[in-house]
Amino acid sequence: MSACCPPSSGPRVADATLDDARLARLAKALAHPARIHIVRVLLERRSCIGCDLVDEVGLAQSTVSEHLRILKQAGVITGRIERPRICYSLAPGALAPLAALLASVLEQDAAGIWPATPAED
Amino acid sequence: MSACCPPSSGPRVADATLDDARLARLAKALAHPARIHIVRVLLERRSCIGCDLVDEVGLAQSTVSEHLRILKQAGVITGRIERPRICYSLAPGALAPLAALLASVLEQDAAGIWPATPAED
DNA sequence: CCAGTCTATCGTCAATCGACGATTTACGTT
DNA sequence: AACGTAAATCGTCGATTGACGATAGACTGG
Repeated sequence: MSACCPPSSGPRVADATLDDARLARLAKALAHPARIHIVRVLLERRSCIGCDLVDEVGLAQSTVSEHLRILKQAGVITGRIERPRICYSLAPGALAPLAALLASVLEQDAAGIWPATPAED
Repeated sequence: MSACCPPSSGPRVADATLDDARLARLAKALAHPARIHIVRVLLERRSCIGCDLVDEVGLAQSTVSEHLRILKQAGVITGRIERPRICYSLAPGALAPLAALLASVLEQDAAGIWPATPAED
């Protein structure tokens, strides 16, 4: 049984579940084309007024507002009030944990002595 | 109107929508604690037999199988047949586009002359 | 060749998501 | 004070997701 898996000798992190949930929440915040689009717009321009984002994304105002709410709740963006508008900016850092995980994965790629991955797809 | 947004003079990429969808699909593949957990297990050990993952994740076998299917479909993992088992490994590289986006965001953080972000949460 | 093991698929059900229009809130302007 | 604009919230509806048990498929070992 499990010939290729060492007997789980590594330090079993107790509350890894919490991290899993946190990372999953971050990923979920990005798990929609409209939200990716918003992040990219905010990455190009340094910040952007909400109503411009509505034009940019091409969905109803209420829908875009909902996507902004999700991103804000995840901490990915922040909004500074400029009445009657709101100026959104990226809140970097928030994505750091997810970026770190992905970096680890890519790192293993670089180290990669991957045995050709014949796959079974 | 939109005092802080330049008039969108930048090179408007025609099929940015496709990239958005692609990135969103990758993020979605990671948008669940169980799938994050699987990725992390595969990152620690270099590869792992499916039935061990079932133990590790702690959900029903059929549920774990479904999560594995999602990750496989997104290209995040591959499975090599070792009858009657299947040995799963990370397929790095697949996550590169998402990692690149996140790296860009964090990079802007580093450059960061962020104006104190007073927020309106 | 039959039994056992591991994995994938199917069917079902509750819960969540995503989109929209309509409405409300909160301002600046005239 | 009345109006206009930008954003958030509400209610609804269809689609998707996530979980599970049951079942089917594929091969190994006795």
